Amino acid sequence: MTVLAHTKVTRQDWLDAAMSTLIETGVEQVKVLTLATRMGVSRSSFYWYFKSRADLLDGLLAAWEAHNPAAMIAQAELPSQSICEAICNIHKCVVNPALFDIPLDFAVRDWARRDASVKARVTAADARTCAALAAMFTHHDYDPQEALIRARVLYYMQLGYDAAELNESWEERLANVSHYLLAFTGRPPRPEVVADFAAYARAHTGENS
Amino acid sequence: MTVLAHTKVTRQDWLDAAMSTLIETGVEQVKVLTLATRMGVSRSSFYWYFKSRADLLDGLLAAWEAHNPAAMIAQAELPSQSICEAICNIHKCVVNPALFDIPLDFAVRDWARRDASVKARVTAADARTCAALAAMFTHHDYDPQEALIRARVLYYMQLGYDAAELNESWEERLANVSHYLLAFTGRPPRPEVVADFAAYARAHTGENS
DNA sequence: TCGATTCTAGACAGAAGTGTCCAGAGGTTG
DNA sequence: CAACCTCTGGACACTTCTGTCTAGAATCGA
Repeated sequence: MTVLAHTKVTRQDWLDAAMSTLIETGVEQVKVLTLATRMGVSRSSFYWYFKSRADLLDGLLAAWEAHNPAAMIAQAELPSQSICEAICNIHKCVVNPALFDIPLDFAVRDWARRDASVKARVTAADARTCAALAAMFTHHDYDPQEALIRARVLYYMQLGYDAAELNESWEERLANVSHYLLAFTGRPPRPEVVADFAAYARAHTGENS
Repeated sequence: MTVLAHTKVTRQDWLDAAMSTLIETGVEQVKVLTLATRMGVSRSSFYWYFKSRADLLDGLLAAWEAHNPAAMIAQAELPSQSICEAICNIHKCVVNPALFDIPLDFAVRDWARRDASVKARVTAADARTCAALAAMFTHHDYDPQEALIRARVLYYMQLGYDAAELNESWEERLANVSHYLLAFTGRPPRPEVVADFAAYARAHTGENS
């Protein structure tokens, strides 16, 4: 009995439905039956387009790679007259959802936390992105070491990427975050506060609580 | 046959096992059978201590509330001689795992994304924390509006909290992030770059991509 | 129009989770 | 030592997933 009036679905339809489910509720909720009922179609139809659920998930990860990391790297490689313009190009990733899908990024990073193979692909993509950001700073005459620190701080802010994931030592972390704090209190920069932080950083680097 | 030599477990043992599973692999993986085998005990023993799985999860959320938000608020309310010292107190939350459990925070926020009642409790805790941070700034003579912005930017950095969760408008977001960018490029502050950003912010506020 | 190809529905099997029930082991107490 | 309370193991029922198989509807081309 052909009660349902809808036409046939495509492989892309399954991918789209899976993608929005991934973003809204996480990988664990990307279930064949759920997607099928949501699309008003039988569950077994799925297996015509995909070898298995794992096959579908692999497609989602590939779509993420082709979207977010690629976009941020492209923004980093855009020609720019000043470091201000360059950073603003990166800044657009946070501001423009079409350019960079933040909820998707969160969903994928969360997925990576509980799947080692996904984790590896995300880490590799992060390395490529960070390298592109560092290159952006060096092109504007920052020395390589400072460029890398700035790239990482920028990355934290852009993605809300937790420093713990980088497996830094306590000292590295304090140095980096102090770096940020020095900047944070200044608009307009108040010399006495900057000096205050510099003294704090000198006094506390190496201590452990 | 009593092959197993281990003694009885306690309610706290279940909570501890559930907590570390939550942190390592997410809520979805907090399963009664998994915890039981991990503790070398029968699954049905669980139901003597807890009414249901939901009861266990509620205990986990309560433990989070009593730990992380409470700790950051306590840090914010610590007496301080300068804003520098006050921010450094908050800064300790990122640096000292005993004070503030970042992986736990990530796990809970991820959980909140797919459970409305959890989301509500997390949002309420965030509001309390942000209020405490803003009060910290006002105590050091920042005007209320700037104090709130600084509290939120600080919060982004501390928790890697994505701005999207705050449901800001595009303009609010650009204003806040520009605020941050103004600070970011200065160590030591270079007046020409600051001016550059100020001009960019003036020119682009209100535009939409 | 007729046959081949493309896609879907429904039935089936099996794995993994939750929650219930109850016999009984193992301390504790009178 | 006997009764009692506390806790655990194992069996059972039920639900919700994944993946397979097969008949057959729908579509398209010759």
